[in-house]
Amino acid sequence: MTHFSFEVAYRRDKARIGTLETPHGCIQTPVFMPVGTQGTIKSVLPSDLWDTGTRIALSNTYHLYLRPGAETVKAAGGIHSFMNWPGAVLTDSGGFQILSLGHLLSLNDEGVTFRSHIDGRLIRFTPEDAVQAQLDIGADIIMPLDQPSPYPASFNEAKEAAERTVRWARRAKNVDVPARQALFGIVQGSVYPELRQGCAADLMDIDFPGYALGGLSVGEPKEVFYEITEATTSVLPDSKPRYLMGVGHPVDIIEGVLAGVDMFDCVLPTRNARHGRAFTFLGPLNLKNARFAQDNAPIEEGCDCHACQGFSRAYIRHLLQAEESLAWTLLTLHNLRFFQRFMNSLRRALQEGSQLNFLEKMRKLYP
RNA sequence: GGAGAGGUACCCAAGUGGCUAAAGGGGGCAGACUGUAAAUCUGUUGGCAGACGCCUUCGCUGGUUCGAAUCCGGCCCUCUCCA
Repeated sequence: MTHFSFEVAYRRDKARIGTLETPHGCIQTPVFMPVGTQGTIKSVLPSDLWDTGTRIALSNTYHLYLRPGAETVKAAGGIHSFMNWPGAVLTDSGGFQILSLGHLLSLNDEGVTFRSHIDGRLIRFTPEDAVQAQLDIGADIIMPLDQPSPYPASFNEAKEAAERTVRWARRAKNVDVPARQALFGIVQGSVYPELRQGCAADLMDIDFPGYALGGLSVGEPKEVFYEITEATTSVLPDSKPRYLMGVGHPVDIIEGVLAGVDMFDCVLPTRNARHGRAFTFLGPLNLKNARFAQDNAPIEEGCDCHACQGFSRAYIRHLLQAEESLAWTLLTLHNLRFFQRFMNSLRRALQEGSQLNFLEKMRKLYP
């Protein structure tokens, strides 16, 4: 398979179940993609990542471009062989990082100028550069440079950012991208439905194989977040995958899926793992808590992840206290497996028509 | 036996008359984390109380003083050096 395609197999109201075909495997949607910013899902082996059920992971153009350099990844045969990961990869463009890292010097239609957070050197980055870097890196799905709006943003600020995002997307689209890579469009527009829908319409005119919703879950009220998500998916083409960037929280994922979103990514399972928090179907657990000191049960009874096969809460708590890296590894594997089991449950709930019950259950467990 | 230095909260360690329930670390306890500059950040850490507060603490003990972790006497203990 050398091309990209998306097919919806099942619908329940606005929600869809489908398959995403990439040169590196077929992916069931709705899908959760763990984040491996620097070309690694922190603390786990790719083979163990595979065993969690993960089939597509994120990496970041911004970070790889700065270090080791896109040409280095290219010379290694691309990101898949470089990181020894047989599954699919999506690279984020770095628009979000350049804005959030606080070293931005200037941003105009031409592109962005910023200082590297690694060595402070001056970097000029255009929408064409972002695509070119991703051609070198070789991810299956690549993202154009975009300009997310922080929250809160005025209507005019959001409008300007959304319009620039469209102009940049058009330039990105003009770069020749091989058939084995799919360049998505990113919808911006902050919390203004008309901006979101206008931005989506403009991107649809350019025509992308998939559309992302960016700049959400950045501090706006949840209801606003959900409304904007739905307002945006409602105008996006039914036949193309929708990707809600940076989300997220289990409840937000369900809300997204119910609004018609197919793809999600988030650092929550991996970062929280490194901070001692485990996701379970009985609610979150902070394994650092003293109450687990002599608890010899697995993290979650009935979980089939590597960590739950013989490792106890007491042992993991000990590893956390001792700052042993095996703690981050075990909790990361557990959390990533939880997110995959969670997505499986969500797909099953959709097919059974019990998605609202599932939403209520997760709301109670993860308020 | 002689000479010096020192004993502060769970640990290390500031403080040398009132602004000190006592800086700062560490450790402990708890919380946050949504396209990862995140193995990070925040709060808390004598007792009781929801709070105003109250009570007890700086080796022990007795003094000086309106007031002492801080000054003085005695005692106990630790470390270093010399015999």
